[in-house]
Amino acid sequence: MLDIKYIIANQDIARKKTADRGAQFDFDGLMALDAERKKLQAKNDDLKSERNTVSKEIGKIRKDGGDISEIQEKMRIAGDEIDANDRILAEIQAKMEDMLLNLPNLVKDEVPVGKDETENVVSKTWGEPKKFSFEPKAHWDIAENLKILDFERGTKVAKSRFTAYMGMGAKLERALINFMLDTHAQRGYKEVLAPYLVNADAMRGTGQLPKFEEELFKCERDGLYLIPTAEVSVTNLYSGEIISETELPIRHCSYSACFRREAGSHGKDVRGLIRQHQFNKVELVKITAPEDSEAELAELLDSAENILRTLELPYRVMTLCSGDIGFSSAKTFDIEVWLPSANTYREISSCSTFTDYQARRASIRLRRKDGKKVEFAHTLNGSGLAIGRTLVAVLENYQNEDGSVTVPKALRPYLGGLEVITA
RNA sequence: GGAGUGGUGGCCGAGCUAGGCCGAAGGCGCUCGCCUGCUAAGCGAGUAUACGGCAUUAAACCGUAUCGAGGGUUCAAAUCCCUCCCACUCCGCCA
Repeated sequence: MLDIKYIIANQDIARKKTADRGAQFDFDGLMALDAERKKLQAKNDDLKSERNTVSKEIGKIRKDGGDISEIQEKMRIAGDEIDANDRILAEIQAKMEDMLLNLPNLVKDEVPVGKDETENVVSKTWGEPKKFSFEPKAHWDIAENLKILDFERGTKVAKSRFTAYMGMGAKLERALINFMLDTHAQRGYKEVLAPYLVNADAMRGTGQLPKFEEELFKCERDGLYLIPTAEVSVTNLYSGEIISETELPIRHCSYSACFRREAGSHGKDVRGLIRQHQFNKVELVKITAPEDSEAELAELLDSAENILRTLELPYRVMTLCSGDIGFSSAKTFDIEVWLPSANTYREISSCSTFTDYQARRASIRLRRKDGKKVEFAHTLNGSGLAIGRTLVAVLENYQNEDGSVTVPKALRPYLGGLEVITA
């Protein structure tokens, strides 16, 4: 959520940056509502003040045995007016709230302007795509030959886009999770394991609601949602809190299963592990003082890249343009890993700073050392990494001609020293 | 799921069946100052947030709101009534 005061003071910027995203918003309407709100509140506060004063007098007069009927009646009428005004105020505020919740974050100045993903910018490339002496197979073929992923049975017990990991598939997935958590922990990220089901407040806090309800699995009778990313539960652990400046930055790494309805992606990536309704992910989440968020984003990105470098998987980093960046984000880097079978890079991580956008929604604040000033913190998060897609990348990049898959050196300690996965 | 108890400021905890003098006693913690040959103790002061008035910012000041949330009664509610949410205890069930 953006600060209404900021919007009013910086209308031109807000309008331009919202347009850069390709988003529509009725700024005039919002500001008119705010002006109306201010006027009415000032008026009503005066009425309330009057009532409070008179009410105290009534108490005194009555104690002295004086007559209060006339003044009482006057206050009753004033009370009706106050109630009526309060109702109008509540309506205006609800309308403003609704508008603000649907207004995306402002992208940072350095974010390239562009209309969609075709205008994202490659900002870094690491490693060389491996040359194969044979035709590299797609991960679903590799996995089925090795009997480590069972797509049909996964579908049988749930529906399409659900997969069962079998034997070494399950072990490899678990090895990746542990490897990533351990690696991040060494860099100062504190591990957390948080709820997979969260309430609507949490979803609103990080920006999934109200706008992206169709993307979420919902447990209707309990009013709970399955998290699409650990970002939701971990960030909201601090909602409503005022954190001491000395405790920042907070850095967390968190494993979770993630659940996404993938509404509107019919027919896209229907085969294999790339786009699942349920997938595993290790997420990095940070809460920082505003002045530190930029440096922390760079560090976050490097932590995510570090996983791929350690696994020796070729990747590139994309700076998302204004038209492709996420709703709550102010700046996002996507990391894309090389997939030989597709002969292209595929997204495996998304690292963002949300500036104070989520913090304002979730009310995450910090108190400065001087003890007086309270302000909104900055939140950041990034995948470090998506486990399923990492498994895909490992299978494809480390595949051998005989159908076996070499285990990346960094993962061997997590698989009892195993060097090759064979059928 | 059944029965019961309870939700007050960073924490603990008064006040809630006599509704006004309660944004709320007291204690702890914390901050600043004083004092003390160290540590501890002692003394003094301060210690919520949001919105509005505020003129261009900030401070100060004033007003309003907030005692789990929402609604109601009343001139006036932490205090009375209703609904909901949450926590804890016991029973049942269960990894």
